[in-house]
Amino acid sequence: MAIDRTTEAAWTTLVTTGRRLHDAVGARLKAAGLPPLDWYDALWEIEKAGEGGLRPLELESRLLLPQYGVSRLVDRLAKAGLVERRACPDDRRGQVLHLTAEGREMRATIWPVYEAALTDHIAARMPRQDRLRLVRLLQTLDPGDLSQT
Amino acid sequence: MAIDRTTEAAWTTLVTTGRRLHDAVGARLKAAGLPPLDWYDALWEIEKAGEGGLRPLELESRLLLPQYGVSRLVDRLAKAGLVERRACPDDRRGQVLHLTAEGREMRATIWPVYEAALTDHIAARMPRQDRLRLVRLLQTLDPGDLSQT
DNA sequence: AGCATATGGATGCATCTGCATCAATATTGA
DNA sequence: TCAATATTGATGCAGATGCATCCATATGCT
Repeated sequence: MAIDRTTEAAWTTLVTTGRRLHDAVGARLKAAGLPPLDWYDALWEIEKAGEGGLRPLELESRLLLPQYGVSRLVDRLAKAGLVERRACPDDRRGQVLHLTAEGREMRATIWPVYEAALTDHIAARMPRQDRLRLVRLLQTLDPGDLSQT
Repeated sequence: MAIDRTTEAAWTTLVTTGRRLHDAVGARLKAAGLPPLDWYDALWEIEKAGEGGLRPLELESRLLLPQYGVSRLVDRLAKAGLVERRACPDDRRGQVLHLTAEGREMRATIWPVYEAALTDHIAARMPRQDRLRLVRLLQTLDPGDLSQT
């Protein structure tokens, strides 16, 4: 028995418009000479964490990255002078991430471009009510937090 | 003026559930010892093209890949003996792609696993009516076919 | 016809990702 | 207290991707 057509349609439109939207927004950043979206996401999570900084483990769960992905993303951010790895006082295996002044500056520089792209691609194309409906529908589809059977 | 909360929510839920779902389904294939989703998509497009085969250019527009991405994906598929590149009669620069018998077999082997994953992750979690609503909403968000401003 | 330009597709190089594993420190339990 | 195990984060290696460019053929223009 073949799969339902609406299931297939939901699958393909979800995956492709998700990817296309992501690419389109990413392209805006690149066109503005800015770093990629992951950088923004990481900077933002670290900045939101405030004074206490953020453990890489936390970043791993907030972003959609495997452990080694975080490790290397942080490498690049640190090499670019945007993030600082500090020793973690509670756990000598661990670290705590903090933004540098440049990191905060970069985050603030990226945001308006990012925001404009979201406005153009989402807010301008879909009324508020539909955005809410979409979010509710999507939430019922989200698989558990990590990889599952 | 800050961006609307629903716009942000739509953005993040769309991108993250899209990616999670894609990862979850991909993980099913891997768990079954099967090749990744792109392979399936390419095989399926080529198979659907039928007797006449498919030009790489067509594949490029149907899948969400840049030109060199198609070139290399086809490399791998050909190396695995699933796809054959034939000379294109009309245009000596071009090629026409065809599935080998093994390619058809592989496509057919992957499908039940893929289908089961879609059923579990989509059909089982969301009623038909909502799937339709979701598709309609997503369609209004799809950026133009390729990269745009 | 003959040259400029456009198109289909491949590829060298740098970067990024996935996988497996490692080293260092923490935690558990006898 | 000490060994077994778990956890944090890094890394060597192979494979994948992005970017720019290249080659070969097609098309357009004069």
